[in-house]
Amino acid sequence: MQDALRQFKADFFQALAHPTRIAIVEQLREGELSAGAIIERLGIEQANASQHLAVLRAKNILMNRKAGNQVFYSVRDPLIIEVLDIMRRYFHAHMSEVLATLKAIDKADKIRR
Amino acid sequence: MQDALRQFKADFFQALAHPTRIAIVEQLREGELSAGAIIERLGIEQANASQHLAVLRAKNILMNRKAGNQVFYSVRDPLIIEVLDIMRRYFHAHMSEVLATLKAIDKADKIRR
DNA sequence: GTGTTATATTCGAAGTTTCGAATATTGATC
DNA sequence: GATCAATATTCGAAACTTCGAATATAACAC
Repeated sequence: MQDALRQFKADFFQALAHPTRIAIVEQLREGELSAGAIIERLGIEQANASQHLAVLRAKNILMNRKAGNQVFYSVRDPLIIEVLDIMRRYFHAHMSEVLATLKAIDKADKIRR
Repeated sequence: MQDALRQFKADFFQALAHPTRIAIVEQLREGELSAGAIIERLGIEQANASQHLAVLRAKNILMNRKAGNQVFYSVRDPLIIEVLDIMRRYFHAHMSEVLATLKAIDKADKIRR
């Protein structure tokens, strides 16, 4: 039982363990959006967006609602937003590491070029 | 910048995206423990524990302190515990899914046997 | 029906994570 | 220094994740 609970928690974290999926959830902070609107705002490939949406759906982080041609997504439970808010405080507290990540990315970019 | 921040968040979630690592952080809820104590409580392989601890260290979720022969680990920021507490509420709210996970695991077990 | 738009799924290649077995390091004790 | 105990690292195989390209499905409009 303990194990199942931990697996469930791990799955939840896994679902959020990708920058694109974080971005999707953040876009849905203020309410529902169609898949198309999310794709447009994030400027990502349609197939890729759809795959990430599928992950978030599978883990019940998002709900969806079909309206004719379109599918509207929304965050299923406000507690998820609450988790992200706490994370925001966490990031403020550890901004120096965020900056280190930023620098590392920048450096990697320079090497790549 | 937005991207780096999202990467940082994703890394954080990734770090917690494993049942063993969740278990480790939960063990450290009440305070620090030596690596050996964690291994003993969780009943896992020494090398495996050490690898998971390395992941949690790398993402700055845990701190460590050397005392002679031993290394004591602790959760670096109480906000992390706070995140887990919110998660706990989340899991209570979605207990039915936890149970579904439980049943799925049980089924997989039966097939494996 | 045909065509069009919105979204989902499948495929395969490249990259990442996980594990245990083996080995290395570090500090304490004799 | 030799030995022992605690912890970390390295290695390679297996499993999982990610991507874009291609294809499928579904709903609407004509």
